[in-house]
Amino acid sequence: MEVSYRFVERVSAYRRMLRKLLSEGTTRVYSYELGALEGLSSAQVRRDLMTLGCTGSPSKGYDISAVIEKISELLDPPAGEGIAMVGVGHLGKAILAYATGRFANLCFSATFDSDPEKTGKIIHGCHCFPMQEMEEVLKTRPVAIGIITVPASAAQESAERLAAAGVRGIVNFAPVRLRLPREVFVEDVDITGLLEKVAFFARSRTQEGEGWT
Amino acid sequence: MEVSYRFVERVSAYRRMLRKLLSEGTTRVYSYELGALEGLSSAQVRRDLMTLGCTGSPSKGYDISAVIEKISELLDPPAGEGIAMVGVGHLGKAILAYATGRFANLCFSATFDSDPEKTGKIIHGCHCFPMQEMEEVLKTRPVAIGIITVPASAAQESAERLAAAGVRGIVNFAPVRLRLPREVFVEDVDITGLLEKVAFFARSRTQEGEGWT
DNA sequence: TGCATATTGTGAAATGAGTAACGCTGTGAT
DNA sequence: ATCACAGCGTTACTCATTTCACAATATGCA
Repeated sequence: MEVSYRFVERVSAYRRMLRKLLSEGTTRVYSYELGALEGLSSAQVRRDLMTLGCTGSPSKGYDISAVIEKISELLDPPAGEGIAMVGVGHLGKAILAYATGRFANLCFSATFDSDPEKTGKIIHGCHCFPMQEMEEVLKTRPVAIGIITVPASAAQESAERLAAAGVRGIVNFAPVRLRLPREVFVEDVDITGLLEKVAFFARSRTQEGEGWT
Repeated sequence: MEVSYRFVERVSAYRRMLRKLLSEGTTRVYSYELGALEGLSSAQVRRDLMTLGCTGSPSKGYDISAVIEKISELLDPPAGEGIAMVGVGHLGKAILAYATGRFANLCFSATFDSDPEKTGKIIHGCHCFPMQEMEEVLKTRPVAIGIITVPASAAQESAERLAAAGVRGIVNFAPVRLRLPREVFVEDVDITGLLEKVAFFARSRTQEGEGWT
């Protein structure tokens, strides 16, 4: 299916919210309810659910479990895939601690660091290898996704080595824009830029009209 | 000026790149050069620079310093603004370490944590206060921006207390969607969702045509 | 049973972001 | 001095995404 980036983003958020609702005992939702929770219009929600192939009923809404099922069919890898984390500083540890075990068919299979204090140890349940063994390790533990949390100066090289080892998607937290072959999907996360944006819009919003989201 | 979110994002990225070029001794760029570096069309770059009020010259391009100056006028707060960080775990420390001192007129003025092991100390140059003193502290150290890196269960409450204390922009790393009055600009960063998206597009791209970005 | 009502499903319109295209301008070569 | 040309500034257009609007439909109640 050819779907847009924003669509995947929303759908992932739907699933998180729907799981929460389900855990609280709710079994059905209306499009306008989910829309209000996500800050979207009901039409947007209906259209997305339609794209997913979900079908609701007037006066009962959508069955939450069924929607979660459809989203999982779309988002979750059909078979197990590995994640490699390059750089196990504070940020890397934070992500490991938070994300470990949260995905279906997607788990951390190796971490890499250049610091001998860290290598050879198990960090948050995942073995940490020295940087120079990356190619070797990735032969026996193939990974689909790489997460880069090394300093800017080491990011491009790390990315190229991951790509050469067969990684097809990279989340980059280092403050540089990675240059990689097009078949590798790269998501650059610029935390500095994030703060600049929020500071800007916080200011521009200060003088605007009040109200609630 | 009424500008779009994407515009601010691009402009922030331009500045980062232009500063790097400047530090390497380059003083002028063509729109197509900057575009290639950022993965954008030259038309997009020219249009953005036009919006910023920059003017270039055919056969010499744009003066990098002048563009940086214009971007800074737009993005940087006109006077000093404070940032508060709520939650000083791995993620909080990572952001503090990386972002401290990188902004013009924007600096960390307080951090908060509920762990008595951390409170009372100076972390990455910034004082850490106990959570319950937030209101009191923010009276003497007014802040414009808040960063939330607490667990999901504490995020909404933290956000409301920040908002009540006058914060006008929040970056939320906790995996919940914050519900706040509209005058507070909220940017939710969902790291789980990020990984799901990258995993999805990595898969969908695997069978596509090759080529370079 | 049949009506009233609230919500779904979806074509059509509106919005908005990005691209193409082209006249204009300044530079360097002849 | 004139010409050729490469890139800027800007307008018009294209295309994707979102919203509008309404017929279709399922439920509850009289």
